[in-house]
Amino acid sequence: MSIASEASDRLVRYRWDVRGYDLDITLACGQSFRWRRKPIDGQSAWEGVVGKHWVRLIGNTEGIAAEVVDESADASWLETYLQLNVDHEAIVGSFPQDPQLAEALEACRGLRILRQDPWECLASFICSSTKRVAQIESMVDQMCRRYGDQLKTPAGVLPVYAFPSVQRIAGLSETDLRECKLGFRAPNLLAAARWIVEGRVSLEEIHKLSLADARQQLQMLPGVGPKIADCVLLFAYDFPAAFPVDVWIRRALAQLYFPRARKLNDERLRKFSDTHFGPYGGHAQQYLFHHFRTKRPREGMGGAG
DNA sequence: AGACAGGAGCAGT
DNA sequence: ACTGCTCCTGTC
Repeated sequence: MSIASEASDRLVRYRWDVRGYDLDITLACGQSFRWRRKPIDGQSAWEGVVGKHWVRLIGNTEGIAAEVVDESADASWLETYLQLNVDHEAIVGSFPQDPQLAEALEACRGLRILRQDPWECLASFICSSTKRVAQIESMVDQMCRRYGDQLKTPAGVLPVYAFPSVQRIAGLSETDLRECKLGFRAPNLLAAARWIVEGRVSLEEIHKLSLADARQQLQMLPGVGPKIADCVLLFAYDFPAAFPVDVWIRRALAQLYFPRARKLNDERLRKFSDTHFGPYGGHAQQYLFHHFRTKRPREGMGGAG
């Protein structure tokens, strides 16, 4: 449930009584690239863009408050994005009794999986290859500034821009994208956008497919392999079993679950997720990923191979 | 200042 | 099926 109240310049406020939702972890863990931390008197506040909307989010122990510029007073798009209606306890309750996962759940309490726009998510993760989160944010920001529609912001807030549509990106040149510092990712993103515009891959059809078929469809796109496909399926579609295997989760699983294994291929790790973590393996992945990546650097790195 | 970050794709085996 | 290299750019 949300409570909306309208202020002067169409600044609409919402509030949700949701407990145990940590915006700091959720918005900064590398699943989304459009949020900036803007602390307001000690509270955790974030400004970002969701679809065609500038959004400010403020989180505290009472719940989440949102400010948007909108005349419709309908916030279902934001509730979907934040996944406020998912039964998070049921997801956590579906996990196996497992000390390694329990430690990650404890350390990353309040981490949630968002539901993003498929095109923006796909394009962002095509850009993610061999990049840190801050650099991906920079590339995405430059594309939005140059090629995205300007959005309404409240008085005193600098202009923000929507993520450019797939048609807009498809109409650019490789040089345009290289100017956004995409590097070797530029031709991949351009080709992927053109394939989608031509209908060779349909982002609208993905949700109707099985996980295996959805993976196969996305991996047809240039620059999309197993890891990026699973990121998109987990963060933008309803495939909570999608399990992105990147270098961090590879290290985490190797150390925590296969300390004696000589070789581990990614396919084996995805199968392990299915049998061990179950239908919400992707959620378990985010906890393990974030915990392993943010804990004391010495531990878990290097050492025994 | 040169290694590093770290996914996809491909050639070579 | 696996190994090793290349693709750009920013950071440390």
